[in-house]
Amino acid sequence: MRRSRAFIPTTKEAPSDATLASHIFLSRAGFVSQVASGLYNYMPLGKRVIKKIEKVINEEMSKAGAQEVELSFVTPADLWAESGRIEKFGKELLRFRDRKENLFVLGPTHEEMMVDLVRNRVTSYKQLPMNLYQIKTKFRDEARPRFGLMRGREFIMKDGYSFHANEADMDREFDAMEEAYKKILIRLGLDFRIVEADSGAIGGSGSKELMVIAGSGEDTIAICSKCEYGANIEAAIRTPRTDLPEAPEGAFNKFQTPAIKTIDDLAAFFKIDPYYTIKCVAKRVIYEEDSEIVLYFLRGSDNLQEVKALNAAGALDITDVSEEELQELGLIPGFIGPLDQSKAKHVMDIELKGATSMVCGANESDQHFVNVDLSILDEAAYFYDIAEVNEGDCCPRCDGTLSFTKGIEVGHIFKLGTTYSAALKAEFLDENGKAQPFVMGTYGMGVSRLVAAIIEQNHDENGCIWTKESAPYMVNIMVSNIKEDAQVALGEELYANLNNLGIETMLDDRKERFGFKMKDAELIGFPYTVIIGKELESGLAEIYVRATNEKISVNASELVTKIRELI
RNA sequence: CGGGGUGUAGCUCAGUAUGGUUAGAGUACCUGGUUUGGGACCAGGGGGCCGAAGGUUCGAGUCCUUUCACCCCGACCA
Repeated sequence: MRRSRAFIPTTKEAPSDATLASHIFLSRAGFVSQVASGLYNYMPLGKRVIKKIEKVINEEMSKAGAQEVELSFVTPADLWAESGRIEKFGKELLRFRDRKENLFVLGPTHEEMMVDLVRNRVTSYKQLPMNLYQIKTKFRDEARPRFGLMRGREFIMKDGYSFHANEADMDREFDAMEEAYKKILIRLGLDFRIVEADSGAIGGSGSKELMVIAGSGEDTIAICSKCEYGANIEAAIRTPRTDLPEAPEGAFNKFQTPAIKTIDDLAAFFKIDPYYTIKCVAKRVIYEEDSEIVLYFLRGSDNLQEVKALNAAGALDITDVSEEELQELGLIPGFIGPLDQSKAKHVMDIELKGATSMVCGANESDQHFVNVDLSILDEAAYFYDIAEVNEGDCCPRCDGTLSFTKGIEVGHIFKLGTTYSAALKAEFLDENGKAQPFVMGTYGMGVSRLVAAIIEQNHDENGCIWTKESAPYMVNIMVSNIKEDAQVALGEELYANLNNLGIETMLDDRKERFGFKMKDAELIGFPYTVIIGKELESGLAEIYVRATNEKISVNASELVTKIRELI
């Protein structure tokens, strides 16, 4: 492509509402433009990057034996009613009626559609396993789209679905998809981590997220210093600590603790480590029909992990509770303890099971119990892992320690099981001629989010730095001064040669000055820019390497060889 | 959905407290000239329903009412 003919509207200034590097540079360099909240146009460069990423995905999916399909974007609402997700998805589903008043939704994900496609077409265990995927625009009417391509309402996602005769085969495919996803991210040149994840609303028996490591990521992940263990903070677990602080001594007793309401005050009052105190976090948990207040108890040194708390209660949603609501139940904020279970449902953190030497609220104003032995609750209470891991906690897999980092979730793979196949009655006949629902896996990867993630991880103050398999063009040929015939001639020759070799090349033949064109090349982020300029008089040109900011001086006659060597 | 903010030229913004010529700057764009290794310079030029609707006023970008859009924090979220 000739730059003089290309539609690449670069700007010096960023849109005022852009905050993330990827958003700023993708806008400034003319890859995307915003249309409305969470909606973007892809201009030629943006479209090329999308296609590059899709190419990598398609190749790896093909190697892994998956087949590409394309399902309709507009999906009948009936299907969503059948699976029950029309309510669960709520306002995120964009609904509308056609001229015949039939209700449709724009596809936010395609489990229902894919199951519908396969049911009654794949009918025998002999046809299994089968892995079908598509790369397609999705629409979710997000409450708050943000960060450019990172969280749009309309976005491009690769979504794959596998069908199996049994769990073991689904597990095998799940591992194969994890491998394939790994290869995709490696080819795209990304630094990432595969982490354990909460399965969330989609459900199923297990899931993993692919996190691109970036400070601007919206997710916190805990990773081990020694082994491969990594988990989203929502799902991270730990080995209970062994370096216990000194336990308080004495017998069970009730103490006056006037106005001592916080864990810090309590620990200071008794001169003990917060590890030996019991914290109560009250939440209102919301079920499909009703809601209730649940008291979550954990060690004073821990914090409640809300996703874990939600799962422990089997609830749909969890919200805060006011002091007034607690008082109505006869609970006294600041002095709530686990020994009186009559006023609300209790959930105890698993690490409180059998705990001794504890200090906890006495459920009376200004009173705490000391030296409580919680093993008396072993039978009566409900224990669950509800604590959020802390930095420095012990890895659950080895003796390393956990630390936190931020990640961008670019992929999420699920062991779905029979949730959707059972709901939609998608069955096959097994060896015994018995009807069974498909055992399914589902594998998502955010294509447009990957565009942003690549730039979040690969940019400097001057602009984008595309990795080799994501770059819109591999080489940019910059003719410094188009009034110099020799420069132009070499540029044209090189341009023709590289094109013939199938190397995607841009020829910057604009009547602009050197600095202007360099800034532009840096902003766009071509991996290599050939600078044809003054030194041509001595037969030399330069290759500017965007990733390292190096300029390599090369004999004009050896440019093609050198470029082939580099890419 | 709660809290906050912003809408003026393609883009980034001034002007609005205290209403008053023809609404400004920078940048981008067009013409001509000079320049040509780090977003050049000079001269000339085009470009605006001041988010929308209603109102107050002799007069509204500026005041009032309504409304829409976008952004940020939170809630929510593959």
